[in-house]
Amino acid sequence: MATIKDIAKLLDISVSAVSMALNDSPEIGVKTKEKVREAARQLNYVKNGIAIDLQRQKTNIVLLIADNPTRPYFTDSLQAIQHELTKKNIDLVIVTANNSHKITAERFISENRADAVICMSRFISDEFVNTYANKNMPIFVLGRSPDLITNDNVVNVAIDYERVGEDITEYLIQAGHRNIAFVKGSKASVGANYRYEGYVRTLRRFNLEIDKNLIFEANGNDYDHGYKITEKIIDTMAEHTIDAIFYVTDDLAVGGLQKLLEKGISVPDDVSIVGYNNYPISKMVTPSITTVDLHQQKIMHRVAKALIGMMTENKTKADVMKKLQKDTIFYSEIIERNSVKKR
Amino acid sequence: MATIKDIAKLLDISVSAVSMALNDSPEIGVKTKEKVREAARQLNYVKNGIAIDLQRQKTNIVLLIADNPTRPYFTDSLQAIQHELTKKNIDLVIVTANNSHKITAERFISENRADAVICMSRFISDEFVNTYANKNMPIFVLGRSPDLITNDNVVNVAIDYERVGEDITEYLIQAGHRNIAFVKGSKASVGANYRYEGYVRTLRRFNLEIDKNLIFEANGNDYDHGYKITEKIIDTMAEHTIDAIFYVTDDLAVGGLQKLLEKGISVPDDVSIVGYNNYPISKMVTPSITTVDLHQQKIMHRVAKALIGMMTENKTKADVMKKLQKDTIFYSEIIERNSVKKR
DNA sequence: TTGTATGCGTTATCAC
DNA sequence: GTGATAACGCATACAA
Repeated sequence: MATIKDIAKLLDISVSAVSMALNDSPEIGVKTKEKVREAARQLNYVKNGIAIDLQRQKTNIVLLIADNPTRPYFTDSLQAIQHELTKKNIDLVIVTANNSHKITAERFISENRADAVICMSRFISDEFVNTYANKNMPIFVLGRSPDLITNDNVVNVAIDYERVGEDITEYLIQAGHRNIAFVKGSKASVGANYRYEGYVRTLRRFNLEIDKNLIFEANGNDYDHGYKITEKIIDTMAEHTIDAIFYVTDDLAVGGLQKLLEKGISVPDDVSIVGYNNYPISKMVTPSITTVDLHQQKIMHRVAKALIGMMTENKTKADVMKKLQKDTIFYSEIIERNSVKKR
Repeated sequence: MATIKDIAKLLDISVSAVSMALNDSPEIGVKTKEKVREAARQLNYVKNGIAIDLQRQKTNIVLLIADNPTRPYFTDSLQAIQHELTKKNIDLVIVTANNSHKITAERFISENRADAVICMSRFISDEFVNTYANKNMPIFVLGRSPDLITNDNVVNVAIDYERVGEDITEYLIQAGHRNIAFVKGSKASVGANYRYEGYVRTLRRFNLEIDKNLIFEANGNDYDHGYKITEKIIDTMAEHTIDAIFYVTDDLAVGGLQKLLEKGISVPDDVSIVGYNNYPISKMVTPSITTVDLHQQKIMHRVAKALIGMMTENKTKADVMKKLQKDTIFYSEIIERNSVKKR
C-alpha cells in the first residue's frame, strides 16, 4: 500500500505538498498537481480513510443500529435516513444488534466510530446508551421511556402511543363488530404492547366487555406464530362467537389468514381480520388485509434532519426536540382493504 | 473526550503504562492496573477505535455491500456471514449500494475501511472492484463473469448457472404440462437471465416448441410487476392455452397469483404456477407456491469461511478457490407446494 | 515493572 | 508555491 510518503519520496517533494496537491489545494501549482496525480496513479495510491478520520477527529458516518434488517419498518426507515444523509454527503453504516449478537454495535458506540447514531434496536440498553452518548456522538433512540434517559446527548424519539391501537379497534366497532379477538405478539415489542392497551381502552370506551377468552398470546410477531395461534382461535370459535380478529402485526394476520382459509373459514364473510403496520405483504394476500400505516418514513425523515442538525450545526437536544415534536410526529392511518366486512 | 494521555497525566505515569494497563498487559502490576481503571472511570474515558485501527493497520471489520437489504436472499446471507464472523470476533458492517446511492460503499472500499469486503451489489463495477482490491482488503463478489476479474485479490463466487431454471422446468414437464409460459423480470438480474436460458434449454431437450407468445416481460422482479404482467397473461390465455406459468421470482409469482385469483382463475386447477428463490412469502399465500431454494445460506457460510481464511491465515485466492468449489457450491432444490397440479 | 521514543497516514500551521 | 514540523490517539520495541 503506497502512502503519500511514497509519492513524496518518488517526486522528491514534501509530504505536505503531496497532501495538498491531492486535495486540490489552491496553494499548489498546476504542474505539481499533475505530477502528483500521475505518481499516485503509478504507485497505485489509495487514501487511508482511517488516518483521515483520526486527523480530522470526525468520521463523517452515522451509525444505524437495527435489530432485524428484514422488517419493512426498518427498510422504510433506512430509505428515509439515507435520503437525508446523502444530501449532506454523510455516510451511513448499518450494524445489527439482536439478542444473540450485539457486540459489534456496542463496540462501534463505545469506540466512538461514528459522529452520531440512530438506535432502532431494543437490545442496546438504556444504560449503555446513557454512558456512551457524548457531544461528539449523540445517540437517537426510538420509543423508549423518557424517564430512563439521563444523558443530554441521547434524544428519545417519542411516539404518541396514546392513540395506537385505538384507531383500528374503533374502526372495527364502527363496522358493526362486537366480539373482537386480540392476538398479542412478542412480549418484547413495545409498540405491540401499546396496541393492546389501546384495544382495551377502546372497548371500554364503547362499553364492550373485555373477554379474556378472546385474548390470545402468539408469543412472536411473525407469520408462523400467526398461523399457529389461529388454530387455537378456531377452536374457541366453537364456543365463543368471534366477529373480528385484531392481529397485532401484519405478519401474524397473514399467517392467521392462511390458517383460516385452510380450515374453510371465509375472510371476511365468516370473520373479519385486521393487522398493523401496513407491511407490503398485507396487500399481497387474498383477501388483502386492512391495516394501519405508522408513517415510519415521515418520522425518520424528521429524525434524520434533527440528527444532522446536531452533527453539523451544533444544535442541542433542546433545539431539536422542539422541531421533532412541532406537530404530532406520530399519526397512524387506517388502510382499508378487503379483510373487514361491515355488518 | 478524555484520552490515555489525560489518564497518564492524572496519575503521573507514562502513556504507555496506561495503554498497557488498559489492555491488561502482564507487564503491568495489579495495583497500577486498578489505579488506571479507576482513573479511566473517573475521566469517563472511552477508547478511540479509529486510532487503534490506524496503529494496528487493521480494522477488524468486514464490509458487506448490499443492493437491497430488504430481500430475503440478503438477510439469509447476512445471517450466515454474521454467524461465521462472530466466531472469530470480526465485526460486520453493512452499507447499501444501489442505482442512486453507491458513494458510501465506494468510499469505504477506496479508503480501505475494512479488512475484507463481500460485495452482493451489482452496482459496484467490475472495474472499481479490480482497481481497489488489495492484499490487505480482498473483495468477494458474487456471480460475475470470471473473465472480467483481473485482480488476484478479488474472488468471484461462481454459481453453477448450468442447471438454474432447468430443474423447475423439467419438474413442470414431468407433471404433464406442455404449454409453459415464462415471465421474465428485471433485465439487470443476472440470475434471472440464466433461469430463462435454463427454461429454453429444457424445453428444447424435451422437444417442446418455444412459443414467443408465452414469453412475458415483467420488467421488474417484485410483486407489483407480477400483478401487472399477469393481466397480459390472462389476455393471451384467451387465444393460447397455458398450462403453467414459470415466474422468474417468487414475488412475481405472488403478484401473479393474486391477479389470477381476482379474475376467478383457479390455481392450480386452471393453471399451475411456480416461482423461484423460496422466499418466505411463497409459503404464506394460498395456495402456497412451488418454488426452488438456492441454498444461499450454505453458499454464504462457505464464502465467509474462505474470506476469514484470507484475512487471518494469509491464504491466497488460489487456496480458497479450491475449497469454495470443492463440491458443487450451488445446488438448487425444488420445494413442492400446492400451486402445481399433475395432469 | 515502568518509561522513552517512535511510528501508523494524514492534515494543518507556519515559516520560508 | 513549497517544505518542515507538530499533532491526532494509541501501541510497541527497547531501554532503564
